[in-house]
Amino acid sequence: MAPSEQQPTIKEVARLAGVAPSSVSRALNDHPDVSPEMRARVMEAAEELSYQPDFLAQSLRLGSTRTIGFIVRDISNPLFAGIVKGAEQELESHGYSILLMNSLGDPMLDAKHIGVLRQRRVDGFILSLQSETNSETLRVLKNQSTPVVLLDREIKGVATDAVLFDHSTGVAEATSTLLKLGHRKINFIVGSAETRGSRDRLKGFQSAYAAFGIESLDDVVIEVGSYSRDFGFEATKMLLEREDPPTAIIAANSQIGVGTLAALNEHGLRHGEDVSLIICDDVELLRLMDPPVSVVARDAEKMGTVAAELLLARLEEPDSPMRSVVLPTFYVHRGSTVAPRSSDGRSGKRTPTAARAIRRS
Amino acid sequence: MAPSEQQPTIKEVARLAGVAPSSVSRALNDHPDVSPEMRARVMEAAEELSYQPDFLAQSLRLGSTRTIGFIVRDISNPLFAGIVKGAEQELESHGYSILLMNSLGDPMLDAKHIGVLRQRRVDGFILSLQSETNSETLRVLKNQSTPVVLLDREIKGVATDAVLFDHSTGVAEATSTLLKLGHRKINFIVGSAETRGSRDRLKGFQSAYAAFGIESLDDVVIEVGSYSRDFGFEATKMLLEREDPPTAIIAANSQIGVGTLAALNEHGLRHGEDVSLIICDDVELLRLMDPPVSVVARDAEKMGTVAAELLLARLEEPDSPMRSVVLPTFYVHRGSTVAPRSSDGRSGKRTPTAARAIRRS
DNA sequence: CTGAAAGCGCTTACAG
DNA sequence: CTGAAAGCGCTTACAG
Repeated sequence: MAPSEQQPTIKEVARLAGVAPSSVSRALNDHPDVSPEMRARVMEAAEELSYQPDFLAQSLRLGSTRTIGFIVRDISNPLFAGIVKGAEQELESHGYSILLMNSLGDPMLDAKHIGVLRQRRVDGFILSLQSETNSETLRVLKNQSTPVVLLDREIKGVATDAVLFDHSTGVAEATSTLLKLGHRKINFIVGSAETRGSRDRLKGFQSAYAAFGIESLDDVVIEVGSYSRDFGFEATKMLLEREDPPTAIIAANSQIGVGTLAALNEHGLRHGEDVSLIICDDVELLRLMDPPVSVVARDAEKMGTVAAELLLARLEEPDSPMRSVVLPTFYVHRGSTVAPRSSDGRSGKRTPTAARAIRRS
Repeated sequence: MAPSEQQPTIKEVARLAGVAPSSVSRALNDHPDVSPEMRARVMEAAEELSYQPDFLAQSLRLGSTRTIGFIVRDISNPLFAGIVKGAEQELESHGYSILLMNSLGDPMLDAKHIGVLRQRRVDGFILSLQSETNSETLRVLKNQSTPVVLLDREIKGVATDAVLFDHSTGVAEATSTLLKLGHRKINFIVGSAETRGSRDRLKGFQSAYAAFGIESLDDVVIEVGSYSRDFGFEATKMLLEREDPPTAIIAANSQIGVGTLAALNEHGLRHGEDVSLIICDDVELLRLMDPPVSVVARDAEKMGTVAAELLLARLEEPDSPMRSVVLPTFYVHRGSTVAPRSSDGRSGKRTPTAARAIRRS
């Protein structure tokens, strides 16, 4: 069979079956008032032409595209890839498809992309926004009534469903583990504190300190511009060159963590030996490093699945109360978390000679 | 401003401007025969209502959705995430959006998803298919005339544009490096040989052997069911338990490679010490392992960009000759590639006691 | 240069 | 139960 030049339309099916287009539509859409004979004739003709209704025309007529706009910061980040995968599976099983766009670290692109997707008449949005405060994004979000599920973001003034991670608990576990091991010079490298994830992680970090009776956290939290490898790298280098370098580092996500590992490497230091290390987000390779890297784990796909469920429920019942689902995070202890060199809790005062030598070479 | 209940339509703009809808359309679409006054009045009214034409209605009318169907095997695989990212950026800058679907290792889903996307009237496809031979996929592909760009696949009987990786060269470099170092027991763990990627990698592997004057490759190539971590893990375990275990392993992609690392780990063996290791596909963490893992690198985003360019060109000129673009791969030498334990080329005959002990504990 | 009409491919009240 | 008509929101020949 040669490729058909054109997709057959409902008219052609109607002509072949010898009935009206409206009857074809009713028969195919299981309308109750259709005689068995009509149904049979239509089915046969539709089969014969392998007719598929034009989704576009249906969308225009029905006012629903069964399409969800999904904006992520960067699909090449495994976290977002996992979320998208989870959401796609759930949505697909309900006849919805995903239009995917990347905002690539530019908050202005969030607003722009929302506009593009709105023009494409998506039925809903799942948004992993860059910023919670960008005024342009807020304006665009407020000026539209399409359902939105926010991922790990809370935006005041915009009522939406949301899926959030409980970063706090996992980071608190991680931090208190380090404190119990005797670490007193822990640095926490976090992305921009503008976002919920950062704030929540900080909360966990601070609560662990508070539970330990330590209140002041000067110079302990290192806020870098964004959750990127390069910022993690630079921040770590800066920390290692301090008079009083950390005995432990917590990296607030895997990009930063990779940067931290690279910086340790460059300084000739070993994680889990010279410096304890905990990275937020699990990646199998972290488990295979020597020693394996402790992590604060979370389930990305689950976030996607839940987001899709919330959105589907919202499309069913637009006026039901908004919901926020909080997913857990948990600390996974591995070999990179050890007692500091001198277990009295003060800095091990290790000689940086080896590191220097390597860096000079 | 409260969220508008409805998007304004062209009729409302026409009413506000006091002109006909057709004039609004012409003014907004830069039709030449529009008076300056008309243009101004329309622009003002459109601005006032912040009118955006309904993309759906335009699509139906114009017969083009400016939407590309993108099917990947698994978006959570960083390789595909990178490809999608590259393609999305290129397409977006030309006003196209991506409908993304995952086939999740099920070749039947490829065919089904192509159908779904066709019904959604995508203007073109970028396909990272599961199988080159699945009859259902082939049937669906042949029965449609929408432009397709295939990623790293060659399907006989279906004329399409394609972007391919030259896996062969990179693997040949890797293999001959191992051979030159004295390895004679190299195992190559590859996914299903049904796909071009596997065939091309094998070609490189064999050509390196041939250049070395070795022809017979019995028991050297290990074909596993698919490019998955678990298959890599099982295959490696099996190899390590052979009478005559390999002194070097090449893993045909990063999933398999992770499985290989995990299996080495379980056997208490170290890569780059007990067994040389080269993994096809680069991931930054591989560079940070101890020792860093050698890889055969390729540029995923580039594949996406090129695929988008080919597709856009095809949409411009449907009848131009089909093109295949081949992207390079190259071997990156790192610490995991070393001479075998006994450098005469025969197996180091290491005692597996340590490994056994660990596995029993 | 402008407007009224037709039509993209559907679905659904509305008659009968 | 079935068909003719209207309409979703656009664009584009076609008149004028």
